[in-house]
Amino acid sequence: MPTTIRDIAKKLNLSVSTVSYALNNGPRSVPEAVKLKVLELAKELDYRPNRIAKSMVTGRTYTIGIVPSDQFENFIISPFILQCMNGIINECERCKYDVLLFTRFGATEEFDISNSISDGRVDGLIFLAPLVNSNLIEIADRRGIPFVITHRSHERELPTFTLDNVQIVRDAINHLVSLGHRKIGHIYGSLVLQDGIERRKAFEDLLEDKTIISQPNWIQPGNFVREEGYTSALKILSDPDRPTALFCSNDEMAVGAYKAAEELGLNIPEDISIMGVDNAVWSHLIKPPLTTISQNLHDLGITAVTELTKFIEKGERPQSQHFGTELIVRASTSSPKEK
Amino acid sequence: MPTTIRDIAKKLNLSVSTVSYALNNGPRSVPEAVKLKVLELAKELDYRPNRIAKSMVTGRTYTIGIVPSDQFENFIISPFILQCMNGIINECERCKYDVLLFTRFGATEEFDISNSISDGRVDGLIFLAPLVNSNLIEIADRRGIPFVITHRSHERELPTFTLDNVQIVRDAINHLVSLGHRKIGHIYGSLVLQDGIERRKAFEDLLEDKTIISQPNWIQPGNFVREEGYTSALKILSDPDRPTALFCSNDEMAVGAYKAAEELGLNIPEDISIMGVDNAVWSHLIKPPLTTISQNLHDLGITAVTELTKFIEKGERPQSQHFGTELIVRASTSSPKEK
DNA sequence: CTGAAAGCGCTTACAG
DNA sequence: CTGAAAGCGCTTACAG
Repeated sequence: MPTTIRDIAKKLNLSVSTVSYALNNGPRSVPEAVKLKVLELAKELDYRPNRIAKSMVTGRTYTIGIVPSDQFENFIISPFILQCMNGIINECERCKYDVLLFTRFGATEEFDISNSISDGRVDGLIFLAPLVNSNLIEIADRRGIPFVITHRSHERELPTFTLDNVQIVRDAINHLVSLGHRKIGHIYGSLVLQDGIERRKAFEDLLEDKTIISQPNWIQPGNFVREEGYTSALKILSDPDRPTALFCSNDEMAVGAYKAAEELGLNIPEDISIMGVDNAVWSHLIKPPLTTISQNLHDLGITAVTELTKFIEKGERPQSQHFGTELIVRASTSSPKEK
Repeated sequence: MPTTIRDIAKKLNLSVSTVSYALNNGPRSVPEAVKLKVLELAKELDYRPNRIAKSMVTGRTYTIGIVPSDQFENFIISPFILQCMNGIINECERCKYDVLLFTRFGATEEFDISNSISDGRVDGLIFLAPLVNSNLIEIADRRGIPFVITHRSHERELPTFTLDNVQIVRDAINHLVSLGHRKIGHIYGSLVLQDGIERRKAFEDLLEDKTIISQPNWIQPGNFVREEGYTSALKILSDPDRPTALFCSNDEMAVGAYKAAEELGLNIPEDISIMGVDNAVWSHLIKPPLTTISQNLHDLGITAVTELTKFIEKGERPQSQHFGTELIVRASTSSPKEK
């Protein structure tokens, strides 16, 4: 059995309160001599405070909980989650919070999940790109648990940290149009994620402006994953009347499209311009380097933590924030051969 | 205030024990009618069990703690940590454990860190590639906390999950030698990490066999990061008498070497063959696709969790394991122009 | 100034 | 069968 505060008190003929105050260096003052004796014995007995017990009484855990968006399988590998997580972790490090990653999302009933995220183990939650139909947020809200949301907005005034997807699509398409493209295809991301929905909608809205031309067959799903990007690109690009450019909702799918183009004997960008979104760490390494949109997810992660902890510690209402993006032009896009 | 078990007991004129047994569906049996009433009221009052309180009495948390190797900054982004983490998380999901990521490694004193990892919040620890000079392991061991170690062996019989670095280097160099290379350079990884040390030593041991030839200037540090791989490759490759092949201790540094080669106007693999280790998710995408060694870190992560939880739950001693690797030949290596 | 005691929300041995 | 009580290891209001 590990040493407790009582063990120390007993051996030193002190009260547990004195020992507690000595170990915590306050808030009640303890004579220096007594304090020294306590610290010495604590060290000798290898005493370490039980944080669970402390949390039990203080109600604080100094832990931030991360609620993943979906079934958990491979979620952390996703480059976009990753960049966000990196910001979150770095900022938690700075704010002296640990990070609890909730698992058990695949198997359990929603009832269990909702209990898991509100069972006292964390001071606050980050909903990391929650599904649009997830009602965990409402539950957390109703229960009064501090939380913030990334990559999803909300009809009510909840704290959300999002990208401007309309801007992203506009920047991408403007870039392609400025190169002379009019026939543009789109591989869209998962439609249970707001980014997937909004980017597709923004793309379709541009069709109404007649800025660009597309066809039903040129707009295909890709679920944000490489393999499906490949399959869909294959469909789009084998069309005899194919687009001259392909806008993919993320870099993973764009890479899948690279493979499809290669198999069909199409050169990038001469035969087909390809764009992604994310500015993945490898996007400048591939051949040709990928034109993409950088999202600054690292800052988004940092801000999510900053705002959440400010709320936890000072009760200041988190300010929702829209994060800017940046077009990064590389060699995967150029003017089309024929206009 | 959230509803507690006492609230329910009071309203229903029952004892807390009955309510507890009803909610937990055992171990003591409770009449069906009573159980139903309890569950109904629990739902009505939005009761959810306080896990902190439960842990306090049971001593279990169903949480695995991850101890990162170093200062935390950007640690999760490292592709090798990432693959490992992915296995860990997937397996925790399966075993119904949550994952606590300890932060606060940069700033705090070692005393605090060692307390943090042994303060009751986790059932067991995974030391993820600990520094060779870290004594956190000894502390955890002395305190009787269940743990396993990855990417580091130990003089005593502690549970470790490691790669066969001698095999890795031998496979890599054999591959290069079989292509006809004799003059081989090496960019080694961080020497506070066992993988960095062992791979460098294995490389130097091969020099004694006279299988290959190297020179002091051809062996440079890279700290496992891209930028330093670039700098060191620049040094090695600007040598008029330069090697014909470069073995880098990981893919990140190899990519750095790509950049150096490009700047020096050297073609890969015609002028310089380059190899990495890791089989990073992007390693087949770059141009030319990188010849590398795949480590199956996902399985390593899974096994670490499996063995740890087996120990926690059944007291079965974790079995140390050495993980095999696989040479993946791609286009970044070929026969040297001149022998 | 410092000790005895209550209490955080549970589980579970102990009584009846 | 079920309730009253102890206890997990702390913090902190309450007494003296």
